[in-house]
Amino acid sequence: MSLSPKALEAAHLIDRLDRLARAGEQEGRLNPVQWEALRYLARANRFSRKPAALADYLVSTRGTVSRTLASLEGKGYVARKPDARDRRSVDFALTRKGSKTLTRDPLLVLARNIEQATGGDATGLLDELRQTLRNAIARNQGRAFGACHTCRHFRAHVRRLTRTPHHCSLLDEPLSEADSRAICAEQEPTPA
Amino acid sequence: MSLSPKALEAAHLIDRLDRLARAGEQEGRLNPVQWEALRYLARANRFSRKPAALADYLVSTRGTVSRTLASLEGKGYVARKPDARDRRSVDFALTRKGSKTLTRDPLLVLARNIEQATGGDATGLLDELRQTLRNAIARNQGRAFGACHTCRHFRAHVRRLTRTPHHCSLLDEPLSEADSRAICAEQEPTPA
DNA sequence: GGACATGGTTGCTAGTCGAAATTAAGCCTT
DNA sequence: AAGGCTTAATTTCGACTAGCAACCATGTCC
Repeated sequence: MSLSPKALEAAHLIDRLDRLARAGEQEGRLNPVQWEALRYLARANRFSRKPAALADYLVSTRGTVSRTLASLEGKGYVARKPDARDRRSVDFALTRKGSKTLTRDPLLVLARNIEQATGGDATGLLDELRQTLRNAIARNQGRAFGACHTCRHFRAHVRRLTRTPHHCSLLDEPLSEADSRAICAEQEPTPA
Repeated sequence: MSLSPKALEAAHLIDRLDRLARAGEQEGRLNPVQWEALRYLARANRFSRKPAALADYLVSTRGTVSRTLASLEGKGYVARKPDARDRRSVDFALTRKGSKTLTRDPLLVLARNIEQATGGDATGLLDELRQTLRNAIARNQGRAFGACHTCRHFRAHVRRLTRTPHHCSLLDEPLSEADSRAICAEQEPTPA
């Protein structure tokens, strides 16, 4: 294998950093998956805050996610709400406590470290990581779970001067600015 | 908090990448900790291949590590050997099968992705990650587990023309070139 | 209306973790 | 050399988590 030692060491460092970040997670008795669930709920749009979508996102099973959410619900980090349109379905959302807890997200600590390390300009690092992720996703043919506005179904500015100027042509739903920056379970990258 | 969005996104990407890498770990029935144990044993010097050191490295407990190693031993990836000097202690080492398995390390896949993303020159990425790790370790006051030759106890080239030219002033042990590049549980960075 | 698909929960089993108790060995002081 | 303290590793125990598969309720399609 013609793998440069540098790339290998970079991979090693990424793993190590992530593990360090996760090590601090004993904090509020949250395990890594539970943190990820919180993060997901914080960033997902209102059509994607469902167990099934989260299961896809986590590459896990529905059963497991069901219990994860139940656990988080029990600790008061998330709350469930029935879906008005489909009575099989439920919506989850962060509670105030959940949002507050997220500010102690170990990933934030990592981010602060990066901030320091790069002297505030993480542009180069960011570009490379992004490209790396792109490769990784392509190889795994995993779902992207990208931002709404990068999706092929995103229609920008179809309703001017409203609070929901954008539109999703897949779900046929009006979208706010905030919506357009959220993670969407349905997101498919616009073909290059 | 004055945290740049870029640093935050970089942290997010690091986590995402690591999770992707770990996702492939179902492979040979090895869980993440077990992979890390294998990696550790591959890179640790011969004084550090002990359960206690591994426990520190993993920021875990000895009990857990004991079971992890027992499991790996059961599957034939590692073998134990009593320590001649201290009969309480045991040394672990990769078996041939363990070494072979490591070539399928999911981190290698990540490394290949980085290789692609950076066009082979991961120098900048590497520097930033390294600096980040340094910060993180400083904050966590965790042990460094750095390479032997970066240690304050490392004495280079004290025995010329031998197979063990270097020396560890802490353990008072001769060191080969290979030793000097291995991970050491006792490593303390040379003060800047 | 009946077959089938979909969203979610629950019973079961297996595996993991951390804390504490346990065993064995080394070290040190007298 | 005897007792007390420390250290290395393992084991036991209890709590949790994961995945699978069976299950229920609801929605959809012919």
